[in-house]
Amino acid sequence: MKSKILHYTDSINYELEQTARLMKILTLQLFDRLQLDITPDEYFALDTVSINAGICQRDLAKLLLKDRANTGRILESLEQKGFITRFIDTKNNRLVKKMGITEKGYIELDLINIKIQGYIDGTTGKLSPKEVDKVQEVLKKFRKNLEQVVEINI
Amino acid sequence: MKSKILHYTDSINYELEQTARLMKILTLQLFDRLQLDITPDEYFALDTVSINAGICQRDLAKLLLKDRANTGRILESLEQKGFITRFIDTKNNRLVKKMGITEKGYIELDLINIKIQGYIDGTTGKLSPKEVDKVQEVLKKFRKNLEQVVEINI
DNA sequence: AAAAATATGTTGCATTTACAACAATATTAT
DNA sequence: ATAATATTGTTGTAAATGCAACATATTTTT
Repeated sequence: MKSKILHYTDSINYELEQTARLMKILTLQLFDRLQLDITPDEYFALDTVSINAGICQRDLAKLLLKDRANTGRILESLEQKGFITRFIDTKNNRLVKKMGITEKGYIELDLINIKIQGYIDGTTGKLSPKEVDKVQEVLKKFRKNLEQVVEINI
Repeated sequence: MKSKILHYTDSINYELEQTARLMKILTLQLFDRLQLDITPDEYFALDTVSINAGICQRDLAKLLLKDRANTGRILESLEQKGFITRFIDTKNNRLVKKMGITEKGYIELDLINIKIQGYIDGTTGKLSPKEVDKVQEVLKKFRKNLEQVVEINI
């Protein structure tokens, strides 16, 4: 009955999940230690908005891979903190909520990027820059492949 | 003020988080479609128990990178379903709850492994086996590195 | 033209998850 | 020896997350 050959710990799923989990823990600890005004998720959203000026909520949700409800709440918080502005506009003749980053948002983003830079370097540790690039490269390829397999309803 | 160079989407964190997120969505959809009796998390725990006979709860939590509370609840569910047995034992003179997989658990594990095999292959899609190995290899190295940087309290 | 389907955002709820506090026991420090 | 600290598991609680339902408006179908 113990004929199993493949184990979860040998799967690419395991490596992905555990590595991402570790990365998340590290990021949380980092944001906590640096006493930043926003959460990691808010930072991710803010950065994504900064390079997608005028994006609407649903499109942002698709980029973040979060559902519309969650995305809306993150944006609500970012708006309250004055890092983004939201305004009604149209997209394909439909009313949508578009957004843009504020001057304060840019300052915050730059501040965070400066603050976390050193830590980010620390995560790669003994790995050579080449290896780090390799991780990102193969991951991206794998991710692009996954995107074609998974049906995402956002 | 728009002097930012590094963006979240260019970071290894982004690739990791998004890829893991996609993988999670896919796995959930898969478990749902196959109408399996256990959740992905329970499957992961069950498999880990199967290759770590007699492990105690806290050590399992460390392997799963989940907190003790969450781990205990997953095990509670697995025990109720008859896939594992739990028993009191000692480790370093301390009372601990150890566990083992049951015959029914092995059968379930084999069943799941067989059922999901085809889908797992699908996730790698157009990537060559070499590339898949490469993903796992570099990820593992990166993960091992992270483990030394992050302080985990479980 | 009317009905059905789609797109977008919000609200409510139920599940998941993490964190802290606790209980019980053992080890270490004073 | 007594107090402080550490280990292990459980319980309670608050936050995060996702899903379904809803409201509104537009497009497509019949």
